[in-house]
Amino acid sequence: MQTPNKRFMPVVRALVSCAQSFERCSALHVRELGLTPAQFDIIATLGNSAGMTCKELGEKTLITKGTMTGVLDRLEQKALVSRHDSPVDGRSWITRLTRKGQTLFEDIFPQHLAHLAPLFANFSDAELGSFHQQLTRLRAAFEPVVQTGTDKTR
Amino acid sequence: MQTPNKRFMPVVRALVSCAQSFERCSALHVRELGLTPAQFDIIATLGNSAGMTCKELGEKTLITKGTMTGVLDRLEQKALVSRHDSPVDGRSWITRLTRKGQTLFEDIFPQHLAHLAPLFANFSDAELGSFHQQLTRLRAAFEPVVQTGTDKTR
DNA sequence: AAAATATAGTCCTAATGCGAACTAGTTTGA
DNA sequence: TCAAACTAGTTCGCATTAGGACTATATTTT
Repeated sequence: MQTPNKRFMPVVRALVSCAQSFERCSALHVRELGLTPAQFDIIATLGNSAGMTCKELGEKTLITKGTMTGVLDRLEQKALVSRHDSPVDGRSWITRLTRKGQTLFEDIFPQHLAHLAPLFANFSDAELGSFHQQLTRLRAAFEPVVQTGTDKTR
Repeated sequence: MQTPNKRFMPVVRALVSCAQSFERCSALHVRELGLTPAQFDIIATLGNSAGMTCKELGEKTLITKGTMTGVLDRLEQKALVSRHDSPVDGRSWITRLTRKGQTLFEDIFPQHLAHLAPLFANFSDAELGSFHQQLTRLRAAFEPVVQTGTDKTR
C-alpha cells in the first residue's frame, strides 16, 4: 500500500493530547469533590434543568447509553438523582436532580469553574473565539463518520 | 460563592467533543482491523522502533502505567509483542514487536492513515499549522496541573 | 557502605466505555 | 388495523481507565 499523506498527524496528536490534559486537570479536581468525571458531567448537565431522558443526557454529555445506566444507578444510590416515568413515552424515564443533588450542584459547580478559569487566563476572548471556530469546523468533518447515537443493531 | 467567569466553556466543550469525535472515528476503524484503540496505540508506537520500556511507552501513548501492564499482557497473549530484560535496569523490561507484530503494523498502519486522511481534506497545511500551534499553547497551560507521570505515592 | 529516597512494573478496586443482544413500548405503512 | 420497522433503556462481555498500595531495584545522601 502506498504511504498515505501524514500531514494531519501532528494536529491529531496535539488535539488528543490537549483534550486529555484538560480532562486530567478537570478530573483531578472533580475527584477531590467526591465525584467521578462521568457523574460530575451528569450533575452539571441536570443542574438548573427540569430533568431529561436518558437519551438527552447522552447527547449532551457524550456518554453512551450503555454506560449511562450504570452511571445513573450509582447516582441514584447516592440519592443525587431520581428517575420518574415519562408522561409521554412508556419506554423512557425522566431523570432529575434530587434536592440533595441540586444542593451539591450549586455547591461544586462554581468551585469547579473557579478551578479551571485560571488555566485560560492567558487567552483573550478573541483567541478563544477563533479557537472555538476551528474546533467546531474540524469536528464537523468527523461527524459523518461517527454518527453518534445511531443504533447500528439493525 | 461568586459565579466565576465562564467564557472558556464553549472552547472546552468544543475541544472535548472534537477530540472524542476523532477518537470514535479512529476507534471504529481500528476495531475493524481487530485491535482495541489502546492496543493499536502501542503497536503504532512500537512500529519501526527497537523497543521501549513500559515508561517510555506510557509517555508516548498517554496510557497510564497501571493500564499498561494489562494492555501489554493481552498483546503478548496475541504474540504481537514480547518482553525482554533490560540490559541496564533490573527493574524494567524492553517491549518489542514480534515478527508477527511488525508484519501487522506494516499492514494496518498505512490503512489506518488512509482511512483518516480524507477527514482533513478540507484543511490547508497552513490551517493545520496554526491549529496545531493553538492546541499546543493551550496544552502548555494545562501542563503544570496534570504533571503526567509524577508518582504521587509519596 | 548503610540509610533514606526515588523509580519501574505489577496488582488491586471501582468506574467507565463500547458494541451487541435483548425487552418493551412506538411509530409507520400497506 | 396490524405487521414491520424503529426506538428507549437495560444488560452483558470485554477492555480500558485512574489511582493507590506493593515489591524489587536504583540512586542519592550522609
